Amino acid sequence: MTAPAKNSVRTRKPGIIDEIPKEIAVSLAEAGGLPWLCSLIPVESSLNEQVKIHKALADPLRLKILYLLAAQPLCVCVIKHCLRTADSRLSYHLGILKEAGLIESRHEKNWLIYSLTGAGNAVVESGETGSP
Amino acid sequence: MTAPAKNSVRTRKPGIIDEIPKEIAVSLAEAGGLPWLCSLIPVESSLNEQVKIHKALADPLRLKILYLLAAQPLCVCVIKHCLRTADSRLSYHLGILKEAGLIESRHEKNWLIYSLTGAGNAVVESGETGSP
DNA sequence: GGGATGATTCAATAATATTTGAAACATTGA
DNA sequence: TCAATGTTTCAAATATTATTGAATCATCCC
Repeated sequence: MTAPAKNSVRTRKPGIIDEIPKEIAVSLAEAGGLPWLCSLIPVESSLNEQVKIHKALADPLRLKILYLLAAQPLCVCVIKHCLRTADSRLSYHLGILKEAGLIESRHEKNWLIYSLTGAGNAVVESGETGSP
Repeated sequence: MTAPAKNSVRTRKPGIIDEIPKEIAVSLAEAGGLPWLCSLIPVESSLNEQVKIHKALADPLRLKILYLLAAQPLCVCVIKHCLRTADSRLSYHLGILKEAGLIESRHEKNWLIYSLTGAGNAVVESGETGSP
């Protein structure tokens, strides 16, 4: 008695691939099947990095800050003047942008001057902020 | 007796522009001053649209979904197979991506097939997801 | 040192987003 | 019609983020 061939049409039990729209199953099979599809997902660390940046960009006040800094480096007091918001609130949002690597700061006399980082510039210039 | 000229150096009281680092004040003045700087901020509706898209991209599961759909249109069950997550959770995240205009769906038989929209494609292809 | 200024940090509160499991809905095929 | 399948919706519980005002820190300048 010969053992049934693995995955033969007659013997393998139906998997998910047998239960989806034929059109999708066909093009998926041509491309490389489910394992290939799943392999397209980046590793967690890469995803988390992307998430951090998008989280930073997902707030109107933070976008405003980036638009201002795209013009030139600015001290906090000027940003505050344009945005008309409380010190602590502004500081909180600056911290998030900084933590995401989009802006950086340096001291000058009694002031703190923020500017875009390379990454911040790339994001802003590429229109990645979503501007039309 | 002549009235003092408006904004003359001798008569106007010190504004914020007088109290910031000179380097910044100078380049800002050359560019157009504070009014110009503030004018760089987009209108609220534009900002909100950008925020919505970044919020949609600010979650690892949602990014994974986009990476899968970048390959080809897929029914929910295949996405679920790759992501190994609960139905209702997946549905919730699909809804957010759809609401943001990044994906759309069509019915086929008993299935719902999701695919990238034009906007979704643009975001994924432009590397706007942040992939290296 | 000590006051003034520019900015951050902290803790409490408020607002939003996410997860979970159960229930509901829609389509299909018998 | 019916049951089965694929998916969404709902409400409650949890987790994450954002705002607020007071307190603190750091630097400058007299």
